[in-house]
Amino acid sequence: MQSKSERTRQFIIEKTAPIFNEKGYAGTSISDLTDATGLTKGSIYGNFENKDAVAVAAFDYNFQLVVSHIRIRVNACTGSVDKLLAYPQIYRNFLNIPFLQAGCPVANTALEADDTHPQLKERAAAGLQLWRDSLERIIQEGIERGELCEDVHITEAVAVIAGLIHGAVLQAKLSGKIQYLNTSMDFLEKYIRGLKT
Amino acid sequence: MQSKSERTRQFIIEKTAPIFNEKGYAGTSISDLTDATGLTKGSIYGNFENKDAVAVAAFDYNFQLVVSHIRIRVNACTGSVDKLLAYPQIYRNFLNIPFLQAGCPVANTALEADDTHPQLKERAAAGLQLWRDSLERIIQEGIERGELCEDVHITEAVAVIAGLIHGAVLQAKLSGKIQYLNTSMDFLEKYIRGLKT
DNA sequence: AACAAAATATACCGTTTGGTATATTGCAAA
DNA sequence: TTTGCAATATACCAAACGGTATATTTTGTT
Repeated sequence: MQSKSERTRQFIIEKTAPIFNEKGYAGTSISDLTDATGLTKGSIYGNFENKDAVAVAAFDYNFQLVVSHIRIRVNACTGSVDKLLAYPQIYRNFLNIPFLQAGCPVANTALEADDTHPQLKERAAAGLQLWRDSLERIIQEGIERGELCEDVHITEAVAVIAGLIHGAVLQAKLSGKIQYLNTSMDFLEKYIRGLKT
Repeated sequence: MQSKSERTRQFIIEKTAPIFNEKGYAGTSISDLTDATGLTKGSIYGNFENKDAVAVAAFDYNFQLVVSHIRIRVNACTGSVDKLLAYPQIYRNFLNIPFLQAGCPVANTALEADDTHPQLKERAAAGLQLWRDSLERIIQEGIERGELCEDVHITEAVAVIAGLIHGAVLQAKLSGKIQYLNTSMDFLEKYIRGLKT
């Protein structure tokens, strides 16, 4: 069994991760953390070195949630086209997915921490890279299996898929118009189907 | 001639706007403002009701800079295809444009203020709408003039252009890899050319 | 059940926050 | 040149900030 403090540590992360994603790093205070957990400062500082450490752990947790949510749905598909099509499918509903309602943690962290919090930025950058890598792997495999046209411009496809999703989520969140998202995802699906042999 | 306080007000906006765009609303403090301007709190609070008011004015200023930068380059083109092509052209260089280095103020403000600062969010949403409207107008005109294919899906084109740009800028900023941006803009140019009759 | 160690709560620290009341300065008209 | 007002600086406020030292409680072990 895990130690008490390990459980508390996890508890703190789970309770505070949504707050960091919603209010941002600078916008989240220690008292936000104590309020959300019902714990006291002593307990939090007993389990984390400082606020930074909580923020980083919270980002990792948020990111991991998104990654596994995606992985499950992508792995449920067999063909590489279907795997790619899982992405627009997932993001059409992002507003109904609790840990995605405040937006993709990578994007949120990216824009805030960009010039202010190098450690978080590094983390977010690694997250984006992981995202891109797994997209690239799917496409690469698709080409090898002959499911995708062999002269597909891989880096272009990765940039388009990842970029369109981030851009569409941003527009939908900001405007509140879900149709902006759907329109973008409609196009993305067409684009993905266009990669077929 | 404008009054002394009007000039000071403008001075404060110009000096602090880049800071708000870089550090975000929550991350910018009053002392950041006094440091940047060389003025004192008294002077700032003599010209603005509170920090919110400075932030809103700074956003408006930042947004206006971007808008006029774009407008000049778009209006320099005659055909609607060239007008649309001006967008990827502009954003290829966004890292070299001082007021865009910290990213598009609409996107930055959008993601931070989303759940925390309704007034700024409203402002950012209006900015996005203005962006989308002007894209739509160009496309509409292009169709009317017979320069663009008449069965172009307008809302799709708007969503793709705006979304790809935002998504690409995010990826480039976060990863530091300018090629991500260029690859996306290459595709965007192809897409725009594909709208032609 | 007793005890040591680990984990949490309490109480406090100096600093910074956003904001204000008041004093001082600068400027423009008479 | 004086006078009056607008504009800026100074000095201060309570509250919140991140963080720490210490007291108290919980926990696991014997």
